Amino acid sequence: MNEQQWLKELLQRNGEDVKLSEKQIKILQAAIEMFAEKGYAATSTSEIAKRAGVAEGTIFRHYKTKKDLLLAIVTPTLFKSVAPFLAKEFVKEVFESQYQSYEDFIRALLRNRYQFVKKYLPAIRVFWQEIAFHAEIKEQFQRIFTTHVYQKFKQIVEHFQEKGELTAIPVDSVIRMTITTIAGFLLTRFIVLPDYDWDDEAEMERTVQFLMHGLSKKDGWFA
Amino acid sequence: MNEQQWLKELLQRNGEDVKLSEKQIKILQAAIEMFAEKGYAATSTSEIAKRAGVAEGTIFRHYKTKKDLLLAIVTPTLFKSVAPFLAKEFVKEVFESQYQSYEDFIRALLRNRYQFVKKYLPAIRVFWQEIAFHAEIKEQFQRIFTTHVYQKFKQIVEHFQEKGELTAIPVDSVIRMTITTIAGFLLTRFIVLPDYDWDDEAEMERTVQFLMHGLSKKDGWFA
Amino acid sequence: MNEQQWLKELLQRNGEDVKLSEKQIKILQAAIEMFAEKGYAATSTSEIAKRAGVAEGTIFRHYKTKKDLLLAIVTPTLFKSVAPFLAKEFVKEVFESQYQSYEDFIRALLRNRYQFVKKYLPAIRVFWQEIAFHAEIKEQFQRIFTTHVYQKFKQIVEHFQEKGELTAIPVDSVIRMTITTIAGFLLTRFIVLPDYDWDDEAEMERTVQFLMHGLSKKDGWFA
Amino acid sequence: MNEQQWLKELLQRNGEDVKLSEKQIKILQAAIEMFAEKGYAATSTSEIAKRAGVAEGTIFRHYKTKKDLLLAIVTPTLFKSVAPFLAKEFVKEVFESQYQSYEDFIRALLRNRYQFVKKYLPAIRVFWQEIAFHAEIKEQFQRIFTTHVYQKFKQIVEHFQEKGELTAIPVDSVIRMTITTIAGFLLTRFIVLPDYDWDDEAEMERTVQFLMHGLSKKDGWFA
DNA sequence: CATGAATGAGGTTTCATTCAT
DNA sequence: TATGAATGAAACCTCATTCAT
Repeated sequence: MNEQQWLKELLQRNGEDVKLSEKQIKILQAAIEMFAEKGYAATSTSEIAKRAGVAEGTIFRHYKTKKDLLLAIVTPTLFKSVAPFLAKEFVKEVFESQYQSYEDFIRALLRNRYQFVKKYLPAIRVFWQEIAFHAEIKEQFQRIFTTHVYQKFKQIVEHFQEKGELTAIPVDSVIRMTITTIAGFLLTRFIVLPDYDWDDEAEMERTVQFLMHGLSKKDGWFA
Repeated sequence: MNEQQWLKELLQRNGEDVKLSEKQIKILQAAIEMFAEKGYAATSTSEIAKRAGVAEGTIFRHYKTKKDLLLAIVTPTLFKSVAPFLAKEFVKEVFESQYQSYEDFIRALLRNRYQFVKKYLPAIRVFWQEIAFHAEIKEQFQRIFTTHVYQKFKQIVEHFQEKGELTAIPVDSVIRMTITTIAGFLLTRFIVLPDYDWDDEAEMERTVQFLMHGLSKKDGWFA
Repeated sequence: MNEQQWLKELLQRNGEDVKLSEKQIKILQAAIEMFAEKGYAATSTSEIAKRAGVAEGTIFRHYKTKKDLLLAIVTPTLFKSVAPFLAKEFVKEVFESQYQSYEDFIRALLRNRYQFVKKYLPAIRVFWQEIAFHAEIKEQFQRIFTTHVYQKFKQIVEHFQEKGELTAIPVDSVIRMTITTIAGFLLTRFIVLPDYDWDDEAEMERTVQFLMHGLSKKDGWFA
Repeated sequence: MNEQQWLKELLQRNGEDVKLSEKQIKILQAAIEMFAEKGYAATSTSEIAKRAGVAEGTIFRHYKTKKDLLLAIVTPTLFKSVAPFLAKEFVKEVFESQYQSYEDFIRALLRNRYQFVKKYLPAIRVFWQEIAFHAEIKEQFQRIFTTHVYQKFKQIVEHFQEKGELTAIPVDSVIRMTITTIAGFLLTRFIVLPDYDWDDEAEMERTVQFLMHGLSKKDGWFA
């Protein structure tokens, strides 16, 4: 039972608990595992039913189509993926209190996303593997990203550029490099080389240092 | 005819020209386009045949199975993807003459891979989208990467660390950050936001600067 | 419904009733008819579906492959073909009570197998037509024949040779001639010339006489 | 080259040599082998071409359809199968000179057909395996059998019944038992148990004895 | 609410045959 | 004459979805 806790957490939004029957959870778990491994298109509903231990028809009682089942996995994952940026008070908190520097912010963000990926890895795999193939998912992601993540990220970066901590290269470049660096670490850590002998604390700190050296205002940037 | 030049180049190895009938090229082109767009599993051979303008049976005369068709696209792409590192004289050239600094090397590598991705984008998409789903492709990639790319990359990084240009953080971390940064740029440039108003020259130079500031030996790294 | 009785009987073993849905019976009936007529390889699953009045997919819900469908017909037929010899008490019964002579035994066997072929003719045709093409069927048959039929037949023949009823030629020859003669009659009667104006009682008795004259101990056998 | 002699002999009729190109012989050989092993319907023309070492198109240059190729094998085999009865002088020879008794006739027939089967086994397998599936072949066989074999066989049997050598049971029964017995031996010898440790001379003589004891006029037949 | 038999459209693959070379 | 690339119909089989129980 406890094993399914992560799934319930992934599916909840705004802290409201979602109601899922035993069978529904089994179905989602099976679907996530198989979609992650073989891909959505290469996984049959009968395989999912078998692994979930339910009848084929039961899947379609809960999810009208196979695609709905995918979206039931992918949509919550998308929201949780960018969750830090969805909180209303997020930017304010960054400015006013919590983070004294971009470095602090980055460090917190990296650690937060590290925990997130560690917890929900299979669902995240599904999300990123399928986003290339489904226009609806891509559009939903772009909408969320543009209206929530990008806007807020921009405010933060400009804030620290004005404070003189970050170089004056275009904000978009800073955002791109930041995201690319964080995502690059997590991808390598959890997908490309999960079996490598990682010293997570050290590598995360190295990643923060790399990013900050790369982005700090200092002599030499195009000098 | 000229349109297909890139395909012929992609398929050739060791400079030897590959022999492809008119129809074979049409099939490969159609397959690459559709696999890139919808994914291998979601693309039917009948669709490929239709787009290629051949009978469905013709596909199977040239490629015994649908999987063989995928591999005919993916294997050359894998080799071309890491081509710079496959050349015998590669490391020697880096040391002895061509590149005075890691920065020069990175700049050359980035430009080279930029041209590569620009030229072969659809095939590269197929490669990276499908590597997650096909164990054989993943294994082939790991074999090539470990024995060719990683070994040589390591020599190069150690060389410039000894020369005092790069920080003394673990070689693996340097390699990871380098690849991550380059790949992150190319991915954003060509896949995530291809329609953004890019100033390629400027962004590439910024990326090089970011990387070098991030990796250069200097006060502050863990100080 | 009653028409299908023979099929249910053919499929049952050890007297246990087999559970077959309406559609399954229709599929088996259609398959037997078509395999008998055109052969397994020349019969398509779509034809079977059409004749059975079911969707093609329904066949594959019940039988994973076309070959499985063949085996579902052929295996029970094989067992029923040699059924008399599979009964545990068979030899004992022959010796102790039922049959006073080889002639009685042969007569009973011939009549029994005559009824069997008459009842299950189409399935038997399938069995004998396909045994030449499928190694698994041939091997299964040889295993059953060697361990059950041959062993018991040998005991019986030796018994009546010792009693002086049968000539002293090699047991294997006696068995071969017996089987050959019985099978030859049934084959001619039901397959080669089913439309000939047969007097079954007379011809069976003639066949028994022919066999017994041919095999009885008497002056003249190699004398 | 000498290997193909049997094929040329099989194909010739009335002693006239048939003209066959090298490739045609290879095709026929390959077809006979594969039809014998897997059956006509389960053998593809491309397999035949491969085994024959010719291009697929070459088969269709010599035989308009796959069925024609089958008939090119089966028709000569049919004629050779009943060849002894096709000779014009056959009956006369039996009566006037060669065979003093039915036993002599049977012995000669059995030895003759034994040699025939030994020589042309693969083609004979094809003939008997396919006769069940192809109405044209069955009809051709029935025509030949009725008009040539049966007529002459009847004359012979009646001749020896009149001479008092054979019992007075119906001629058809005598013919059936004779053919059944001979065919039963050959089938067991060459198809069912070819690997058994046969003493051919002894078993053939036993078969003749069995047949003659079974058919001779004597006390006991229905007495 | 759950089941699983049934469907039929569509998937990959094979095949006999044709035809330009 | 011989080839083998090309065809497209049809083969076997899978699949998402429905629905009576």
